[in-house]
Amino acid sequence: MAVTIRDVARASGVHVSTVSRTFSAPHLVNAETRTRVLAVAEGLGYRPNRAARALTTGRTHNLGLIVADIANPFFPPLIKAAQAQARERDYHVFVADTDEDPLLEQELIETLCKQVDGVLLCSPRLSNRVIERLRAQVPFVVVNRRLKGLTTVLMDVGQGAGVAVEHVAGLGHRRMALLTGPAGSWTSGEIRQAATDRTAELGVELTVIGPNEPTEHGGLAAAQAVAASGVTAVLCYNDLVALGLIEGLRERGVDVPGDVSVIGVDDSLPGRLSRPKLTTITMPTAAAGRMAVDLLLATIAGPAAGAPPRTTVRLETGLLIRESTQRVSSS
Amino acid sequence: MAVTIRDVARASGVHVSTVSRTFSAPHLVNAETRTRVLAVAEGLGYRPNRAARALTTGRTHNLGLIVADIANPFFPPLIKAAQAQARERDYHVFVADTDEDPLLEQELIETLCKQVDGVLLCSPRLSNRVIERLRAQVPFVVVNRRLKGLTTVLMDVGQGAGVAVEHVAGLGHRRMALLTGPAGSWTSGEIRQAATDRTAELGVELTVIGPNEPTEHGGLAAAQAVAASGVTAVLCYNDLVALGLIEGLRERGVDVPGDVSVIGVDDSLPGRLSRPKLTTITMPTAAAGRMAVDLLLATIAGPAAGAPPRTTVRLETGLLIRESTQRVSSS
DNA sequence: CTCAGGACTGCAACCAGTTGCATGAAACAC
DNA sequence: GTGTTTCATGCAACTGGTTGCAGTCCTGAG
Repeated sequence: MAVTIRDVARASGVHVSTVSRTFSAPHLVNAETRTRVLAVAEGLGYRPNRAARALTTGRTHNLGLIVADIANPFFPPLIKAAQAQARERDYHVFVADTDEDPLLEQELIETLCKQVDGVLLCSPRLSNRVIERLRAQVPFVVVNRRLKGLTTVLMDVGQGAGVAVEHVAGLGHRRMALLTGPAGSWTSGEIRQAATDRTAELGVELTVIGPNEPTEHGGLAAAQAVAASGVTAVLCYNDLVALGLIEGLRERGVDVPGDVSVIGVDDSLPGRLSRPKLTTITMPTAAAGRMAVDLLLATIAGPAAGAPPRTTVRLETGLLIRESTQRVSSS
Repeated sequence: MAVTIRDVARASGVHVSTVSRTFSAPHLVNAETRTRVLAVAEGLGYRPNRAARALTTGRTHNLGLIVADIANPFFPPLIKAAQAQARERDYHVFVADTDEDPLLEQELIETLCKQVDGVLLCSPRLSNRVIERLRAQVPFVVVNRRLKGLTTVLMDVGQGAGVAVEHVAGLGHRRMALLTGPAGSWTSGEIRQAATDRTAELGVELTVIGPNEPTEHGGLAAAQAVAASGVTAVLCYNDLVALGLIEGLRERGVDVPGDVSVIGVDDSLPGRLSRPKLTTITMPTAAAGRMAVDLLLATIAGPAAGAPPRTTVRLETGLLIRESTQRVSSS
């Protein structure tokens, strides 16, 4: 039913291989023949079948993009950028959501890998050991997870967290809390490390509360502990947790930023539109998405193409000061 | 390099066709042989190649999901649900973002259609004529667009909009504005129709402002016009527009809900986390995603499978009253 | 005039599966 | 004991492209 290369061949009076070459190796066919074949193909509405092509070439021109939770506002900008960049390079992308479940993540990778040339793992919850085993099956690029021997794109959230601590200390706060994220999260570990180091240097007392669910519910649930801890500033795993926390504090009569300053991470849409506008650590999600796709394609092309086989790209983060942080009240 | 059906056949001493059948038609092979083949396959780490299978069966077991803008918080829950439902049915899904560009949308459908068994079009910006032409190439299910002869899933936003108008009227408002969305949007048209009808019935004066960009910028940009119009209530195309509007009004010293009541559409994350919490029309996005996938699969299976060839499913919406609407001030 | 080389194009095998048909053996009925 | 099913499996063609090899024709050098 669909028009194939053979239909085009018949209609233009050449062999199928010539038609094939007009599309995949145009320089090998006579200019005149080429234009004729192209005209016929156009007329018939021929579109090459990528699956069939993949069978011989071993290149599907598809990528897999695996994220923990599509609904988490951190991911959509990354997905959008990755997908746009891929299309630019003539690749399509499968998007899969693991629901924060490592087993599902693994299963997904295994079923997907036959259909894709490479997989982008964003903030994986999988253990390093499993990733190590899976990388034999398909090229990987990992976002926000450190893995030696693998190409990774990291958002240097530790740097931003350090700046955030400085900001808070500069406002006179002496006791702060950190709401951590899920146990397997590299980002959470980085934030924690940086916060621990920087608070120690600056003589700020740090209370670590967590792990917390990476959503507004996590923040809401932690409000009690935060209120009880007596801190005047809180750094949260992400914007959602921060917004949930602010909500929870408000319910307890604690004002943000009047009584407690709150900082999020991601610079996501809800934080931009909330009230008070959230002071947050900006994450270069779109850049990371684009970069990850390009690195993945380079990895696929192979070391022959001059691509360094393994790279670690660190992208800068920053602190965006808005309304949820304030000089400590002199009470 | 990858282990194929022939490797399994060789290792288990049967013909490739027997191996093929153990996977795609197990009842045709002897139980004993089957278990042996399965054991060998497991041992070798064999995974069927879906692309190769697709070549003969014509079924790729892939779906395409096309949305206008992944970063718009309306879509992620829908994508998440659709993708989860598809996986449940052993389908993978390509997600593509059209950047609200009809041409890109068309191009995307055309390149994707050879690789998928069906396409889910969410809030398409494409003209009906083009969709009509493309449907010959690949089965469609359309979300939030009315198209005769095509299976569609509609969120009955008109109903919700009617209830919203009643709510506002019940609070004593006599002059309200409607901020419409993009020109091609079916949803926007539905809201407008319902708002026009219901305000007329209830003796409320309606000012229509638009089209507006479907983001917070659209709302921000419309704030001037709203402030100048003298209305005391505004129904917005979506939550983002509503939040942008609230922000813009605040900049002009207009309080929400004190001076003006604002209602959004979508019940998206930012609206839940904003301040005041947004009164909004709830959209059954997750249900729509799941339903659309099931209808698409039914369409693919063909009328032979007992599926009605064309269906229109209308899902109910509702009004979620939170903090951004208030009884009109008696000034 | 001959021969080498290059530019095009056709031929046919191949990719990893699926499937209609044929074959063979066992089970069953008569 | 023969004929008929039934079950399990093998054979080979087929899906839609790609690609190494070979053949043809043409051009230019010697």
